[in-house]
Order: sequence, then structure tokens, then C-alpha cells
Amino acid sequence: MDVAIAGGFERFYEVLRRLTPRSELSLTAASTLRRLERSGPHRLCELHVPEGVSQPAMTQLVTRLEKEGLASRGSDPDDGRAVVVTITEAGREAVAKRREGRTRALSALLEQLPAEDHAAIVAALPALERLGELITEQSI
Amino acid sequence: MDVAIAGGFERFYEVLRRLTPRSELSLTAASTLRRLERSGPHRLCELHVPEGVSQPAMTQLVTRLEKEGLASRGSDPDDGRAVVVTITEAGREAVAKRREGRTRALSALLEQLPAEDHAAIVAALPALERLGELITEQSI
DNA sequence: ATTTTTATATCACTAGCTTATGAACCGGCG
DNA sequence: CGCCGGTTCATAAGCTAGTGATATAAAAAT
Repeated sequence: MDVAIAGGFERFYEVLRRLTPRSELSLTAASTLRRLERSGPHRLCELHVPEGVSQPAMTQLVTRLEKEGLASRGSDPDDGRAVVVTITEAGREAVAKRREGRTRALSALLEQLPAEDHAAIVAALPALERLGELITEQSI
Repeated sequence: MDVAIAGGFERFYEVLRRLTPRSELSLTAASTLRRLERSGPHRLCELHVPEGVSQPAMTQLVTRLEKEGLASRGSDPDDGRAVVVTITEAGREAVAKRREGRTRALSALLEQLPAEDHAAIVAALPALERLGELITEQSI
């Protein structure tokens, strides 16, 4: 049974990939910004593991985000080594804009879907959300 | 409403990204192999548009796949320009292996989910599948 | 006071994409 | 037939975002 789910998810993953505007933000950049938006400022070392990239990659990503004004580096008064990354207002806007683009594309598709399919997807959303929480906890 | 769906999908997309073993195959490579497995040999020009990459990128990808023995280049007897790409047995195995890895990871998560969530996801699968078909048609 | 560990940055390198361009092949038309 | 515009694929050069190895500096441990 789980094989069927995995297969379905696989197809679906491609759908989402296609649905995502190939805009400015890379996958990791977008994901990191969303994390910063969702759960506030983080130290660099708290970001690279859950985002699934190496520490140097996160350093570089933060540098890019900072250069583009989407995030800012701060320091922890209690730990001179730490770098605390915070999302900026422009960063929030970028996330919102990206979400809008995806929503628009998705809406156009959902319209063409039978009402019962639409309903089935809506019904599954909370479950998908909880699935998301599960995986987020475990990989931190 | 669609905003909620898009938001849920966004989270879900990250889940899938995390669930995918960062193994040998790139996203496009895996997606292309699956397409070749699903709907048989294709010309190069029939691949790069639906996969959302430039034609040179597809040429390079096919070269890599060929070098790794996962796909093979053939020619169309009726059109000397065309290159016909076919998945090899090794390619099918690579796809299967990747799917297994994802299934294992997903199963471990699904186990921890309440039964009704599990059921809701299963119930939404056909709808997700049709959504996938929709987008595949439209971007060809 | 050393030593070890932790947090971040830097370096050199690679994969996989892009645009621009080139080369081979097709179909049609004088 | 022979040329010509349009396809199809390949090549070249350059960019982005990743990697592992390693350096540096602060904190923690001995």
C-alpha cells in the first residue's frame, strides 16, 4: 500500500516542481526563508541540518540572502561564535510573492479538476500538514 | 481556499524533498528516467520541454545518463536529425531503487500517523494522480 | 592554562543549469 | 536537381549552488 502512496507522491512531487516559478529563489533559499518566517531567528548551525545542506552551503546561502536583503546576520550576546539569522521585511515579501505565484498556478489547475477530487485533496490537507510536522521534528 | 491548499502543498513539497535520498540521480535525471519508463522512448526535443529545462541541458543529461548506462541514444530511421532516448534495464533498476528508498522513508513516517490521516492521504491519491496528468498534458 | 569542542568562514572543486552559436538534416519550391 | 528556411541536436563559455577539507575564533572541559 505504501508503495502506491510513494508512487503517487512521486508524481505529485514533479507536479509541484513544475508548479514552482523558476524565479529568483533556489529551493533551499525558499525553504530556509520559510523556516525563518515560520519559527523566527535561528543560528546558522540550527539551519543547515534540517535544510539538508552542509554548513558551508548554509554560510554561503545566508551571505546571498543578506546581499539580496532578504535576511540579516546578527550576533548572540551570550555566544561570540554564533551567527543569528533573521528574515527581513523584504524576505517576507519574497516568500509571500512566491506563494502567490504558486497559488495562482495551482488554482488554475484545481479549477479543471472534478469537484470530488478537489474535495479529496482538501480533506487530506490536515494529514499532509501533520506528516510535515513529523518529518520536521525528526530531522532537527 | 486555494491559498490553504498551496500552503499545505508547500510544506508537503519540503517533506518530499527531505524524503528523497540525495543519491546519484538529480531531480531532472530521475524525472526524465521515470518519464521514459512510464511512456516509452522519446526524442530529445520531446523531453526537454515537459521536463522544464533547456535543450542543451537535456542533451547533457542524456549524455550523462548514457555514460552511466541508465539510458541509450538511438536514431529515428525516418528522421536523421532525431535522437531517440530509451531507458535501459539498469535505468529501470535505478528508478525502482530510488522509489524503494522513498517508500521506506515514507512508510516509517506514515506508521506514526493516526489511521484516519493515513486514510485521508490514501483517499486523495487518485485526485493527486489526475492533477499530475493535468499538468503533464499542459506543459507538453 | 592548556586542550578539546563547537560555530562559522574560506578555499578549491564539481554538477548541472543557462544563453549563444554551430552543424547536420528535413521539406518545399524554383 | 540544387538551394533555403526551419528543425534538431551538439558544443562552448559562464554562472549558481552545492561539496569536502581546512582555518579561525570563541566556548567548554580538563
